[in-house]
Amino acid sequence: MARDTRTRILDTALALFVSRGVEGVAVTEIEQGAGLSPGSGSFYRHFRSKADVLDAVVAREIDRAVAARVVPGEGDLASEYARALAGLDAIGSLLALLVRDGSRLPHRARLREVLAETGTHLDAERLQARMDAGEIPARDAEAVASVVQLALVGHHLARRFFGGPLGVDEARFVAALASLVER
Amino acid sequence: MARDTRTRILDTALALFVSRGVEGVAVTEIEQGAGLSPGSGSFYRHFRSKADVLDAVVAREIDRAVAARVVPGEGDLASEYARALAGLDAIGSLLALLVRDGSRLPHRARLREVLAETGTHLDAERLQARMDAGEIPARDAEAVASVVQLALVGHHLARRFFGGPLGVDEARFVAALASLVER
DNA sequence: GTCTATAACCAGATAGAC
DNA sequence: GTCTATCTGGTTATAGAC
Repeated sequence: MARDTRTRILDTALALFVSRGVEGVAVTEIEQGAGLSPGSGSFYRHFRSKADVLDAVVAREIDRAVAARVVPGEGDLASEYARALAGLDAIGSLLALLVRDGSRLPHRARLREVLAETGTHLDAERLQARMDAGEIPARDAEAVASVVQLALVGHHLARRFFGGPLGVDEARFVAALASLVER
Repeated sequence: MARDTRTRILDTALALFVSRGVEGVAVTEIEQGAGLSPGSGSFYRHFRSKADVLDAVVAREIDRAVAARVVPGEGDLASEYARALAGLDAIGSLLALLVRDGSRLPHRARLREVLAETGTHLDAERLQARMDAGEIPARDAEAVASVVQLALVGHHLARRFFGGPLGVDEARFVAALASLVER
């Protein structure tokens, strides 16, 4: 238990919020998970309210997402997409929070900004470059990038929700996506 | 107020569950929305509990989703995908319930079945037929169908969450998706 | 900083009159 | 079938001792 109490509260709150939604989690449970006596109210020495800890949790996850941004990197599209899928797993908590508590989440504008940046925009530029170089067929790069991003996010979420791939496994999915873009 | 009370309760509960999540809705509010006196408990003459009404709401939405299944239809891929997107809007409530309350929802197995059927499987067969006929390039039809479905669902959800398209509008998105599959 | 204890409140659910 | 009234239990948040 090397982490200080504040950090343990944040970690516990994140895990509980992700698995059961913000409304479904009691402060008492957060205390218990953080090694404090449940119902003691010790939580309130660190955060003013449940909304306050949610704010801090989301802010921290956004910072992590920014830090973990997948660098475009090299290699073929299939391996790039596989890496992107791994990147989504890395920010899975943030995505889970977002889809679960959507409009009630704090930092919404910043969230949208970060997700849009890490996603579509970066890819659109790289795709455009590949198209200009004649490596892949020329198409509406921004739209293709959006398709790729949403397909990857969709695959990630489907797997997360149903505890497994929804019909097709990761390798086939990534290969098909790359094949679509490349030819 | 021609609908009977039970139906009004179902309608109200659905709307509230979708917008604020099951845990975020009080039975009192459902009563109020259904034209009953809030806090009266009249709700309980129609449903045994909140879980009971959730069960009925989900079952009804599943039936609607099945009834509203988009028939494959004719025309080019772009218009087919545009129709699929409209179909997603039609079952938007069910999708919203699913992403919001995910694993805590009743009828999970049936839900997965219905979504998988309406989605990937149907499309995989049609794609395979088009590939066999040489209309579109031959690829892993199941995986391509999965990509298409998840991209469409992703676009639908992104629009719903952020109140607008996440970067690229519907027409460009659909056109790009069709272009990827066709060539 | 954490504890015990508790206040204040709100939600789910029931009883019984009309 | 809806109402008023109420029970019960859980949740947020605070007070004050240690």
